[in-house]
Amino acid sequence: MATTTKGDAGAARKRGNATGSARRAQLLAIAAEMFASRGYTQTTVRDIADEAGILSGSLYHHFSSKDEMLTEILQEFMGSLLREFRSIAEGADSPRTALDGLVRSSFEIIHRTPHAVALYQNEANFLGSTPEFAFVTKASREVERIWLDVLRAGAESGDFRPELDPTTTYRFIRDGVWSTVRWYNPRGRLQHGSLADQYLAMLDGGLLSR
Amino acid sequence: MATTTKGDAGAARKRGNATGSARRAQLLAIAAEMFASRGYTQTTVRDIADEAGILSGSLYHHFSSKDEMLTEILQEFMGSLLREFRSIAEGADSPRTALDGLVRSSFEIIHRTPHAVALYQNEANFLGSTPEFAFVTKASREVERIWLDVLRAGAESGDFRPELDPTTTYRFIRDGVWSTVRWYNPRGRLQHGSLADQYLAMLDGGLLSR
DNA sequence: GTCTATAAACCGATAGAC
DNA sequence: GTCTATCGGTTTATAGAC
Repeated sequence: MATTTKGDAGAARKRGNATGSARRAQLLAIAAEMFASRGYTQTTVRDIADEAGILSGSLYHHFSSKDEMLTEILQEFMGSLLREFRSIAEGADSPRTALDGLVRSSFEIIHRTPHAVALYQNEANFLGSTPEFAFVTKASREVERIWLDVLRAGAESGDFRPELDPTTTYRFIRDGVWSTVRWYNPRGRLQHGSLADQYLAMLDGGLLSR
Repeated sequence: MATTTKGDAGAARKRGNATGSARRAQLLAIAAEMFASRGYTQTTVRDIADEAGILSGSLYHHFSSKDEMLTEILQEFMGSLLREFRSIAEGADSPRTALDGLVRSSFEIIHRTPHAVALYQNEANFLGSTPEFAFVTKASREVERIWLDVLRAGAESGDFRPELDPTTTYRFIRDGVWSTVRWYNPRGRLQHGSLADQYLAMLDGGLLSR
């Protein structure tokens, strides 16, 4: 791995990067993958630079700090998450179809961007205790509001069983769905659509025969 | 390891200290709390020593390494987890009461030992990639076997809906239940018994009105 | 945009006095 | 059982050459 460091620069040029941010995006993708798989603090800037085929000091031409990389990854993720959830909640014609859409969309997002989801899921400790990442907590609260509105409307309309507390229900679904990122395999036998089907079958009808 | 009833007739000790010294157990409790709240790698040996009111070097009189502290915490936790789950699965008179008992026991364990559970939950990345902690993965597989046997027996007996895949069902319940450690408050309004009631109501009957 | 070289701080761990 | 003192290694980040 520590051999020809100059050859890699040519390989990167081959992809025709017109803008300077193409390289930046590529480095962020590498960082996201390593942050997700081995944890943020366990990943060193040297690790990222090695994987990119450059030296650690060169990373600071693109980013001012390691924290900035994490910030950028999470900002993009939280932004697209909010946009997608808002559009689903607004476009649904009933609480039940809204919840169905939110759950399916979640599994799709896990399929599309597993690294960002894993980061968001695994580094909750770190993110919650660092003021720089307050925007994550804020976006999370906004997501919660969207889901809670759907669950409350469904309890009101009679779609959902009214004896179930919306907040607890939300947490149960949220934790169960997002946790799948830890074992879901994007190239495995069970694809995200089928996984969503199974989770919705359990959620809708429960476990017990009747 | 936990309860050697061997006759240490020392009259000075009021509370049951296990095989190790009381000081050792106290230091482990401090370490567990900090490992859980800010993460294993983010917690330095100096942090632990500070909290205990000693200097970092003094910790090495009790433990040979930082890893050893984590190992000991997790070994005790995984051992008691396995014993409890085994006894519940063996003592139940039907798959449905077995699953009920397993879920209720899980919430009780989260209530009793939240730090160890959080550690087990949050450091999965680190634990899975370090050979020293292979015993955790091994115990997890044994836990999975216990739950899967219950779920398969229930699908067979007709207690549970046969169209639900036991493995996916197990993961859904496991992730949903253990994740509550991240927001459950042992001194909050919602106690573990009521929380178990709500989760079981959702699990048993599902979300939809009928 | 990357490399060379290195600063400054921090971390886990050790040796020996008391 | 704790403290003093410190070692060797690692980490993030910087300055300047090319």
